[in-house]
Amino acid sequence: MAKKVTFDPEVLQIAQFAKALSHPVRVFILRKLSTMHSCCYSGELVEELSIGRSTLSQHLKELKYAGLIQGEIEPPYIKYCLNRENWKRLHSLYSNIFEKENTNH
Amino acid sequence: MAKKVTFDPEVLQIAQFAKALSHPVRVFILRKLSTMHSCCYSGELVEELSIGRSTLSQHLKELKYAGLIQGEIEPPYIKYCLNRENWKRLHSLYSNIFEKENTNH
DNA sequence: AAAATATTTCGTTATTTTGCGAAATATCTA
DNA sequence: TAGATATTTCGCAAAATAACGAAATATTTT
Repeated sequence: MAKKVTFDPEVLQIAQFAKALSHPVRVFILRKLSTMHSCCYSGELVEELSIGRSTLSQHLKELKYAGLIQGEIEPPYIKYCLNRENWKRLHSLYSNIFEKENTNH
Repeated sequence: MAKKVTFDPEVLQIAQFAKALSHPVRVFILRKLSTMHSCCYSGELVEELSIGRSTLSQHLKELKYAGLIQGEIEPPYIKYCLNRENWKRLHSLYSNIFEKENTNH
């Protein structure tokens, strides 16, 4: 059988973050959290997006899984905030991609 | 029926580019093209990645569709190069996300 | 304890993505 | 023209993603 490629962990991490950003709902949420609002509630998002609650919950779960947000229980709500540490990591990974660019042409 | 959200075109564009970057093979290709090698051939990539030719072809097609690469016929090869214009656009979209960041906390 | 509120999990369905081999296409070489 | 080379398209199967409503969970209020 053919040798399996093992990708550079950085490549895998970039792909994972990109997957988290590959749906408009999730981009919307991250943009909202990274700008004026550093945190928000699921209920707010449901209204803004007019999307099913369970659907939104699924998107939040994926963002949590990717490490880009985290939820704090604040009864009766769950407050979702950006995970600043991983957000920086994402920023730095993308910066590297673009800064390494070859401009000889 | 519920009102459909129409996303900001910027949000849609970010999600589309992110989708192109959401698979390790495609990240690998784009990193390769954006750094030392500005162009490469399908055959080279097949060897480096040990992936089926048709599978690679599919990944190249997606990168082309997202506008991130373009192929020039250079018989008997097809030379794939980064689409610098859209690459810059991607860079600028991502820069915006991070620069708008709120640091009050 | 029962009702109300906020959110998640479950079960299901439809669509998209990933991956491969076989066949097709296109070009160069003998 | 026949053979060799490089790549894509087609057809298919398996897995992942997206979306929803119903039911479950957890907490607060009455």
